[in-house]
Amino acid sequence: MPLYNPATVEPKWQRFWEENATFQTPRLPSDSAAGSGEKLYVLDMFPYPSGEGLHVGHPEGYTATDIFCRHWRMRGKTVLHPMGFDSFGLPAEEYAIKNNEQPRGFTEKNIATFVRQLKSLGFSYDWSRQLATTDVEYFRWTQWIFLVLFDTWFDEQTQKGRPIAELPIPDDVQKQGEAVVEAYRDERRLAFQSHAPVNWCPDLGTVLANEEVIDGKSERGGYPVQRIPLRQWMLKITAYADRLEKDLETVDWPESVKALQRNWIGKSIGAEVDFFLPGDGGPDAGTKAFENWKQARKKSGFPRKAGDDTLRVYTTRPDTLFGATYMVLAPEHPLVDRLTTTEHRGAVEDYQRKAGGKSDLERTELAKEKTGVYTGACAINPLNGQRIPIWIADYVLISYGSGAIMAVPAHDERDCEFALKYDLPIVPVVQPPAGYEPSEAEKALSHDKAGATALPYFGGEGAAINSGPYDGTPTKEFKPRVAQDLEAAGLGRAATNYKLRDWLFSRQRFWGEPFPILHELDAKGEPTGRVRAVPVDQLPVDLPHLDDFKPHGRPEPPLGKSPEEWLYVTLDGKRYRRETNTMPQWAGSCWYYLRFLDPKNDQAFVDPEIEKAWMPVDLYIGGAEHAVLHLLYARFWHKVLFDRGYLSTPEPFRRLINQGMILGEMEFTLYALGSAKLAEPGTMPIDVKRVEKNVETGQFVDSISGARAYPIMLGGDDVEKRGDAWVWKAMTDIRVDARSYKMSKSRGNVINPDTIIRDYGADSLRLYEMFMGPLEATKPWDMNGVSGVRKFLDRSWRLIIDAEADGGNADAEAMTLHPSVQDVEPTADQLRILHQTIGKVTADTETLSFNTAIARMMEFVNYFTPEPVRPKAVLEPFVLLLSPYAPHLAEELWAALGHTKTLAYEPWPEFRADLAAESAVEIPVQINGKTKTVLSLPTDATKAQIESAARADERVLAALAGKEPTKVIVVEKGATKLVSFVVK
RNA sequence: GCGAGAGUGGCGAAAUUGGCAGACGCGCCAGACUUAGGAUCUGGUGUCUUCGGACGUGGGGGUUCAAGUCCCCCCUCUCGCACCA
Repeated sequence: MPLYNPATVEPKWQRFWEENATFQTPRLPSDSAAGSGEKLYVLDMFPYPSGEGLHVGHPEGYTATDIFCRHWRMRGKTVLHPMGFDSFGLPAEEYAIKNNEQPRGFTEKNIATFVRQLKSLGFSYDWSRQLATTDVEYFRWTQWIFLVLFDTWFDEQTQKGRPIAELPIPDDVQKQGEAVVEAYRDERRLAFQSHAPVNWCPDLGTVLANEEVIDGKSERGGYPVQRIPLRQWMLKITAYADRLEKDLETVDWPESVKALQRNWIGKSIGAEVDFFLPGDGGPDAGTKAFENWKQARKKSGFPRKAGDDTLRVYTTRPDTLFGATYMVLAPEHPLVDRLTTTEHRGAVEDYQRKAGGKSDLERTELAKEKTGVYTGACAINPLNGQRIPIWIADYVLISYGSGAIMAVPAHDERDCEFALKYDLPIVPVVQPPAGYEPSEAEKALSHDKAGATALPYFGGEGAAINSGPYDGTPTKEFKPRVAQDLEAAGLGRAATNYKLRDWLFSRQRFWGEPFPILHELDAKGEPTGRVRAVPVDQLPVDLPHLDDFKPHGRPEPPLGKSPEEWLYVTLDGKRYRRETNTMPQWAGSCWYYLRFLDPKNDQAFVDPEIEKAWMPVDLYIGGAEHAVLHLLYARFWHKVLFDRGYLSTPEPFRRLINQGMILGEMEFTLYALGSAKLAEPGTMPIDVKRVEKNVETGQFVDSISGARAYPIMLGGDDVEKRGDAWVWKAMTDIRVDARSYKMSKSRGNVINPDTIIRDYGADSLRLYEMFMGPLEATKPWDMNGVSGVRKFLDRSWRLIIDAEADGGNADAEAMTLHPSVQDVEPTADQLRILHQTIGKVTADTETLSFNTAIARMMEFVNYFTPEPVRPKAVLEPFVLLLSPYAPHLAEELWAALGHTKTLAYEPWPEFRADLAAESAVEIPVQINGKTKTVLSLPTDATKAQIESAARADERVLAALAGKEPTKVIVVEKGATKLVSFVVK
């Protein structure tokens, strides 16, 4: 029997869409010939074009956005739906090195493969807007945006990025001459150079951002990472921490992603406090000096920078200040050297060496056991004048706060562990509330000293004790009060801190955007330390051709080996050497959604009129793996461009959805007798029911239901041979574990979309991925499910096409309609089914509940298949409903029904509630909460009619047994009706 | 430990505001057609049952005429973060 044949139908329509530029979007929404002109910008996270090609995870999100776009196009919106490629990055470079090729060639080949695969799925992208971050004309503007960052400083007063030319220069800086002024400016740019220690990864030959280092290893490849000092470009994302945190409230994103970003930004509210450093003038001299210092502070107030005689700490618990019994500095803290007494110098330097040599991984692994050494120095608590010792320990991080803490062992778990280990005093300053039960963490820490009764550590809130004038103050009041008092005395102030660090933006690799930055050289060709931007009219700075761009394990970038004519530049009579670092892969993806608006513009990164008309992105769909990095970086750049007046919206992505991961097919393992594993991966189907049945009979068990199945491997002491069959000796416990795993080459469970398209067609792949379950859920692949949706498509086809005649031919003119398809008025029942389907599919498509929309269309086909007459007036709207989901099949059926134009812009079928309404309604009757019967009454029955009909029902009469109900409830909520009797 | 999310048939999953739990699909069972095929069509399929019905949404309580849905306690799983003072 000839069947619907996607292998000919699908390419035909893909060609049609391409040749007719069906999905080309006008420059502005208002330019749209048809429709309301209302804009809709729907964006997919563009892929990295890897050598492996598309995997089945890609089409999941892409199909979802495509359905959404096709749906809204039919409803009159002007839809922008572009696609591009995030094509810079390590894998292409690694591949090129290994195969002695150029990364550009490999990248272009991969992009071509991706384009072919994406087109074979029938996505309605406007391909004329295709871009790749590696296009010179694209990264020209990436470089331009970098220069905007370079030209911007963050004004704390207005919380806005402003041009560097508007940076106020303090008089004392001005006085020191142009070089100092320039350094002052350079420090404040959003793109600035730093010499701080960075994450150097020798195996990758590059430094990595903090975000790219997981447990002390590189996120990509899992190579070890060391901390070394190196000149690097940084982006001052920390300046925007507060706005990046606050504006999360304004976007419609998954709570989990917002939580992730909040956690990453890590805002904490507390106070900065200065502890006095008395030096080594002896206890009395210290006390005297402390009093003088306090006097001076009272006059001067809290200084912006801590002086030589103070140790500044950050704390979220200023209310525990009276319980500070020692101080801890990070081993790298600049004060350590000066504070350490001769007596302790050896031990301290020893400890510093060990801590410095430790990778972050080691520091994390050894986290359980705290270590530290005493410096011999002490500090004076500004509130109670107490002298407390200063230690160094690597549980204090140099990169957070001021790199120093006051330790309050009684109320901080880490400090308590440390204090217990080194026998430091523990002074409780917070009284737990009455009836308080200690937590597990609190119980875990205890004194092993004799006579100790109370637990040493309490992490909660309560009332102040041992806190002098503050005794009795509840924690909540204490915090703001002490911050205020400290500020009045010039000893501290309220402060906010962030976990977020500045973004390390340079990489020592070849395959990335060159920085548009020049380093000035002196007469001898040595760098003067001054930098300048490449003039905008000289952009782009293209990559030079290099035969050898291998990293060499040293932190000098490969671009350092560039030809002299690239590397050295003369400008305004001065000699410069180009910056040889390149930008990280994130750079290109930070703004691609803007370039899609105006991809061919060679005057600006985007025309302001166009930007204003299309932004923000209305729907952005992609994987959860970008929840922090890409989405935070992009938001940061967007805000800078917004501040500088280039953009009209403060946030780029109004609504975000993460599609769930698609796992490999379910794998089954059979266990017996509690623990013995009997099954190993294989091929034989196994049926659970049969397993259970056979447990009773003691028979050999052969199958489990499911997609991928295993033979039973018999062996060990649990089985024996009886006659020809193996049986278990004792069958007391049989258990089947079904699990699915991430698709991976090593597990051999990767599904290739090309194969699915070949065997089932693109529409089947699209439909299956949408039918699997909710878009955001993680779900396992099931090959039987694919053939299930294919069957639905075949049934839809046969609903309209006469499969007995010459259907299946890709030529629409040759197709014969099914004899049941007639140009007649539909019956009321048929219209009702149609309009119920329209209503459900429309609502579900709007909310991206594609699985239930498809289910409803299946019901439609199930209803109409046995109908002897199928009116065209019902089938045509159905084809339109189906078209966003299975566009190839729908176009083909549309043509078969006699239409000559694409259905892509046909008006979406109109839902009519009156036609969808049922004439009769099923009304359950409950007695004491149990459903006893179901009445079928006209929809317009009144409450009184419903009640009397219920009372008259035989089964109700029987259940009531002559008793009068104590309560009667007749529910009427929309279409839902119900009668509930209560009988005593 | 902290944060987010989730537990419903043999499996993937449905179930506006509390209102007939299990739509739709897979798998399975039976049948029809048949130049036996992984095609198509029809019927059945939560569990138990003494065939009246009883039970059933991770477990235990509660609110309600009515709970997968609301409240309290607990368990399990997934993902993320993790010495951030």
